[in-house]
Amino acid sequence: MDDHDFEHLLRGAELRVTRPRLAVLRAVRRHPHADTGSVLAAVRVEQPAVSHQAVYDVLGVLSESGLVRRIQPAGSVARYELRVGDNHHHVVCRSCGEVADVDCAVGVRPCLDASDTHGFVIDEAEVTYWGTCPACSTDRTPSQSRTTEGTR
Amino acid sequence: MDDHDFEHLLRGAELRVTRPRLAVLRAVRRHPHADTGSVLAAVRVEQPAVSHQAVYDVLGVLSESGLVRRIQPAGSVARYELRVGDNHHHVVCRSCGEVADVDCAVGVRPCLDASDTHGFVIDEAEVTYWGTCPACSTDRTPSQSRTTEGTR
DNA sequence: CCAGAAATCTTGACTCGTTCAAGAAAAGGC
DNA sequence: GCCTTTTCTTGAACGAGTCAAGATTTCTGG
Repeated sequence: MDDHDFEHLLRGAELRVTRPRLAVLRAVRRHPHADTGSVLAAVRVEQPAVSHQAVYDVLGVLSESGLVRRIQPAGSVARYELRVGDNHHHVVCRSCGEVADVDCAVGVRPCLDASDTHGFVIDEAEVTYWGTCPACSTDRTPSQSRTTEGTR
Repeated sequence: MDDHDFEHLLRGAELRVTRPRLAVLRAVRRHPHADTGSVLAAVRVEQPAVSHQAVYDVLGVLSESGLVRRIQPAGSVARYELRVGDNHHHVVCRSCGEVADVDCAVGVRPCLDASDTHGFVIDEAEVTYWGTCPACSTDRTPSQSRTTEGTR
């Protein structure tokens, strides 16, 4: 995934190719699962003049177009990743909020057969694994980087 | 689940039995998947003097104690339910944000065997089904009650 | 290469869910 | 009933995200 690919991705989605958009794509590539603030910081390393609103807008249109995927574990702010279209899942650390990718062992569309869906038409099954990351498992003083505590 | 049960639940969790707590439990029982604002409104029907902070506190301790379960689908505010301990899952409407319970057909601990967990110690697998609720499937003008749009 | 229309970005104010902090009130053991 | 501790009220504050208006940029077509 180099800048050339990004340009093609944007054009393929009928989006204009702009400096902020390329910078955001590069930032998300370099920092998988980064939140908006981190993306903004990464973007400004190369493009100091980009506004926070632009980053929100860009992440919004890229998500809608399916070029990036937005995830938001409970108690976390929105996070973004480039890995898209394979419906992989995520492990989230209850202690520090760290996120990692996980391929579900059950198959391509895990658990997509819910028993009684109450008439809902389902198009995606999203699995979030909750637990403790290696660092927090060992550490006696886990880094409290999460904004709110986990559900349990 | 009557008030007597609620009192026992609280005492069993070593929590004091107070009017606000009982009112919150009743509110969550009557309005499954309600957000904090709705719980507050329901509480104030019977206890007009209860503060919003009290409701936040109560929902917080009840969640920590496992008496209620807190869920927060991406793009939604926190929601609460009494049904607890059975690790059931949820369908969320992308259009209006409506939530319904779903029992996973795969088994009691669905998808809990992730392939490579990157050293995380996993204690829960949470499945969120995304789709369209019956009302929004039919309706030409879906109610836009969600705060932000869905991921895709 | 240049002009025009449409999309995108900047600026700055603002909303809303949630949290923080300090003091008042209530719960429960003795 | 009294005392200690927990819980609640009050009121301010925070931060992620949104809204809106005007300036810039992109890209199409001449």
